[in-house]
Amino acid sequence: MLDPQLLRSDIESVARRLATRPFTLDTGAFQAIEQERKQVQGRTQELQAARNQFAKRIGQAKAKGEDVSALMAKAGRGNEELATLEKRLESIQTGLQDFLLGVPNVPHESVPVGASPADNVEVRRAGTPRRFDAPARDHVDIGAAIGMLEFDTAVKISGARFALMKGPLARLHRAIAQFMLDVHTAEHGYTEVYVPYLVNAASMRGTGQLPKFEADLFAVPREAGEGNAAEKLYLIPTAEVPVTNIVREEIVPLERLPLKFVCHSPCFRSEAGSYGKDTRGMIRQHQFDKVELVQICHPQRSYEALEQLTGHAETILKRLELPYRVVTLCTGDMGFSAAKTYDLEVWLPGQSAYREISSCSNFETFQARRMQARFRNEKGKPELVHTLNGSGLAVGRTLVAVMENYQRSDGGVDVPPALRPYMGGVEFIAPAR
RNA sequence: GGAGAGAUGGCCGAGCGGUCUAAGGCGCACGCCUGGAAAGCGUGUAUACGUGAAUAGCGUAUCGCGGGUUCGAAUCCCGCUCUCUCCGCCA
Repeated sequence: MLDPQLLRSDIESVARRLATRPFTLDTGAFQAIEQERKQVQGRTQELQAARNQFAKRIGQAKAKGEDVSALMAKAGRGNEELATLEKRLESIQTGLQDFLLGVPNVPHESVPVGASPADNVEVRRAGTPRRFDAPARDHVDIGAAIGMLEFDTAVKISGARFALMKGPLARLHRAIAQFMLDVHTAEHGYTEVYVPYLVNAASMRGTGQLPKFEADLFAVPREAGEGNAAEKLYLIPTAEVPVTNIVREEIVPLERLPLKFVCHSPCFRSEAGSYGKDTRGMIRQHQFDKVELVQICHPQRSYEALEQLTGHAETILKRLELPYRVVTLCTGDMGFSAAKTYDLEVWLPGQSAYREISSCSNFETFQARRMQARFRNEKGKPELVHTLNGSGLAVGRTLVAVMENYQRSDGGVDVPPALRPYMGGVEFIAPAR
């Protein structure tokens, strides 16, 4: 959510910057709501002040034993108008809130302006894609060759866009997650957290998934009890949601910043909009694991933190010796809540392309304002924190990258040296006989 | 699933229709005192919104959340959520 003060004071420049996403800010609608709000709020407060005065005077008179019937007759006079205005004010404020919840974040000045992924700007590359004598196979073929990756079984059990892994491949998947957690906790100073995978609507609103992107989520209805409409829960699309919401409605002491959390969790995405894309393999699934990095930090240090966090995610790719590049997302390709995003794209020989494996973003106060997540600043006053997060990394896609980059001519897969300690020393996965 | 208790400021805790502008304590900040400190004493100590040049005043809202009664609600009534205790069930 954007700062309402900013919209009141300088809506045109906000609109101009949002237009680069592209998003059309309805400045007229905002100003109309604001104007009415001011008027109604002013009058409401006037009537409330009058009511309070009367109540006070009646109390004082009664205490002295005076007759209060005349006062009481006068006191109730404005109440009907007040009740109407209070209702009106409430609905105006709800309307204003709804309006603000639907406005995306303003891109940072350093974000390149552009319309599509083609306008993203490459920042750096690391590693060199390996040469193959024969055409490189993709992970689906490799998985079939080793006999450990089954899509048809997953379809039978659940449906499209699920995968089932077996044996050493399942272990490799687990090894990847363990490896990432160990690096981030031991070397990068993150605190490991275990969190709920089902969260309430307030948490989804806090990080920006709701109200706009309900269709992308899996919702779990709950039976209503007597007279209560039980709140439904949502499966998390990323650990970002529960982890960032740790600080919702909290005031963090200055000296505890930055908070750095790492969390391994499954992620569930309905992905309604992306059907037809990446239908082959496990690139785009309804369920996947991810190791997520989250930082809650001081507003003055958030861009520094974004660089560091991105570097932490890169470390994993370097240790796994996977070629990748870093791109700055352009205004048109950034997510709703982000002010700036770096994507890490890993080289996939099966596709001869760099594909997203991590997305690292600074949300500035966008999520913090929705969550009322604050810290006590140098002056002792509560101030909104900046929130950041990034995948460190997507486990399923990392497995895909390992399979494709470490494929052997005999149909098997080498285990990257960094993962061997997590595989009981196993150095390669042999093809099925 | 059943029975009961509770939710008040940064924390503890009183208040159970009107001077609540929320007692008292703890903590914190500043001042006095002191060679320095402790103790003691004094003063201050929430958030949001509106109106202001203002981090000044003034106004409004907020005692878990929502609704109701009333001229007036932390206080009374109804609903909900959460926490705790006991029983049952369960990993």
